[in-house]
Amino acid sequence: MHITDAERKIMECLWQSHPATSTELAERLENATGWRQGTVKALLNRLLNKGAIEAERVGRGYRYSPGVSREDCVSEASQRFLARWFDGRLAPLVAHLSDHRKINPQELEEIKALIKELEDEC
Amino acid sequence: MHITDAERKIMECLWQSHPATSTELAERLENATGWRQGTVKALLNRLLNKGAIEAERVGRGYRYSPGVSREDCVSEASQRFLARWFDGRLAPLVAHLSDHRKINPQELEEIKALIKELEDEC
DNA sequence: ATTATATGATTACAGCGGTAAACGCAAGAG
DNA sequence: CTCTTGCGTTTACCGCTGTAATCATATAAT
Repeated sequence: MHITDAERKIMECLWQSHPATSTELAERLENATGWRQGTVKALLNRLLNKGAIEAERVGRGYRYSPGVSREDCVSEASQRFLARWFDGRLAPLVAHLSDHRKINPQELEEIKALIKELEDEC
Repeated sequence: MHITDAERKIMECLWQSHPATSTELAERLENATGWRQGTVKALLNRLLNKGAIEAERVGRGYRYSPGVSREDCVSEASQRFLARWFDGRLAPLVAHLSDHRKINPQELEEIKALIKELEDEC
């Protein structure tokens, strides 16, 4: 399942807090996107059709909830990205970013800590 | 500058070896993509228009070369990807992949080595 | 010089993505 | 009961992407 960029903004909202009505979502997104209600609703329908969200009828309207986890989406996107540019591997990305000074010392520390954890638990 | 997926395949060819004629490129891509010559040529023109490649007239045809480096494209794509999903930071990606067992031991070693290098040279 | 061939340029077209207007219906206001 | 208003559904439209056919032209072969 491929989530587009506009759809992703809706999903982020839902992952953050759900269920939510289309009106609530439109309000929450208004600021960041400037989208009209109709836009939000159209995107919700596309997400429904591809099974990325679920809708539960409540009175006059619906409550929407994510149908896929953010974790899963992130995994898919990461695999796609790494496959495209780095032969599917993480190390070359780290190498690239470090070559281009795109990693600051704090991040470096974080990653080092992560790796230590990984080693310990293995 | 945004390189689309089909365009990227052309670029990969050119980055790998250039300059190259459209015919050479079509031959090299034939296997991987099944594209006709016309398809390759159309993509080359789009890339020319957006300044991603350069063309040098030679006799009847052109020799094409990259106008942007792979490094730069990779940087852009990486920043975009990390911004979308990980607040622009690398550490959370590493954390995610490790949580989901998407890093094999060999990669872990590679990354560890990279980090050690980085530390040493600082 | 005429014909065939290779190369490039133009045009096409369907599908997807972003954005939204238009239309219809239900629920509350008077 | 009628009118307005909010929500949902349908339809629209443009630009981009992937893919290619078609047209034009220059070079090569006869």
